[in-house]
Amino acid sequence: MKNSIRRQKLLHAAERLFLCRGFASVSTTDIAREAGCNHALIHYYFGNKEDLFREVFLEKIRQILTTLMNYLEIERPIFEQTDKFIDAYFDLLTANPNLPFFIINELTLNAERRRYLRVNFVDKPITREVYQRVDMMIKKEIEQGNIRPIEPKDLLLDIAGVTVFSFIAVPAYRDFITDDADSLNLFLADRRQEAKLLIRRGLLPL
Amino acid sequence: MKNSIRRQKLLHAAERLFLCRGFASVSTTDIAREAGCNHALIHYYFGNKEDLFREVFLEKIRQILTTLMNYLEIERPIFEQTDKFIDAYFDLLTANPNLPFFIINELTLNAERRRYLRVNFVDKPITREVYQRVDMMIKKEIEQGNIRPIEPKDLLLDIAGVTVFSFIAVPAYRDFITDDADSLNLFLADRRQEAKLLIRRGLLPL
DNA sequence: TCACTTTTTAACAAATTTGTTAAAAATTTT
DNA sequence: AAAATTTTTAACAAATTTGTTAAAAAGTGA
Repeated sequence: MKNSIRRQKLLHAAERLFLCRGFASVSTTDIAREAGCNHALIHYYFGNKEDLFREVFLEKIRQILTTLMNYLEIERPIFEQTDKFIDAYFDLLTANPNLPFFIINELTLNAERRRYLRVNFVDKPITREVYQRVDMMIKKEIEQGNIRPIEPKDLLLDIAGVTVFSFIAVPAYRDFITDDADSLNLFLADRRQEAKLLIRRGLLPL
Repeated sequence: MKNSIRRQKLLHAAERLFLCRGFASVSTTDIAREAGCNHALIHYYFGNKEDLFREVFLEKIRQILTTLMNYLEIERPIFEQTDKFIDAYFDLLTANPNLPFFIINELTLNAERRRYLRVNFVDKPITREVYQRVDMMIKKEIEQGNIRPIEPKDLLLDIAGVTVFSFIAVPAYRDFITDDADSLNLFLADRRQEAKLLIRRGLLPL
């Protein structure tokens, strides 16, 4: 039952729709239609809409963290690392442009509920792993005076901020340009370069 | 009628609720209850839920842009400017922590509808004004070799990214710490410093 | 005060949403 | 093939949501 093909179809449909429109704007009937079945099946397989959403959400987060973590190889020089990490972010977001919306939505809307249920949206072991890798990566670079002192959380948030925000800004950017894909791709390619440059220079010691 | 006290109450109630929960999760009945009246009044004053939302949204955006623009005085030295601008962002977001959620939500969900209706969410004159001020601000600094070449849009997005993302990360950060206000304030104060530093150094010429 | 206008509500309608249930259909086991 | 089990659906129910409308209530000017 856990591996049922219909169950998988429902998960995919749900992921697609939740990512586009968010939890509240997608009905179980929508999802069932997309998966080609009756909406009662959602309750059969997942109990209710919320539990289905939770499953989709946690899996997506896990996916992201795993993908990003694979880009962190401790041995390489720091600026090669930050560049690669920014590339990883940009590629991930190019493939899933609505990810920021999806995550921020859940983070904001269900913050209290999650806290009450003691369900953390993040997979702590993976997050800790990411954190520790970054910590090891920058520690020696700081000691050697290659970069200024900085905490892992700040480096991670700085990189996430400049990259994610480039994608968040896309709809606003569209208001200003004639709407063609080329110009958008150019914009994102520019932003990618700028992000790398900003982080590289922003880390330099004085 | 445009200045009716009830109309104002409805606008405030709508703003409060939409900011907390987003368009889809707030019903007209919720808003009316919050404003202490019958939900038919919403249709009387605003036509429908969407038009009410649009009014709330546009006003909020206008507010933000105006606030931020007041921080841009062309004559002051560039790094004083960036610091002040980051402060402005942090203060704004401290007062309205759900603003990123609110705006990203609308940007993402209604992108197509807005485009179709040719309703831009941004007030173009104000945005252009901001853009031009920044342009003037950095142009001479670049010529004088005080900062590296950078486009206004990149500077604006870099600053917005590192600041806004600090607030977006708050709910996730909460999952890791014992939940007390002091530690959160400390986190945000740290992020404010880090943002200023990153932008300062990230702009330096090599 | 009285006619007139504006504001507000109660009652209703249509559509949608989540969830249940009993039974049909399909699949597996014996 | 018959029995047992699993998967799927149709039909239904309760709650909610947006919006309409007719009339009540409040306010205004003559």
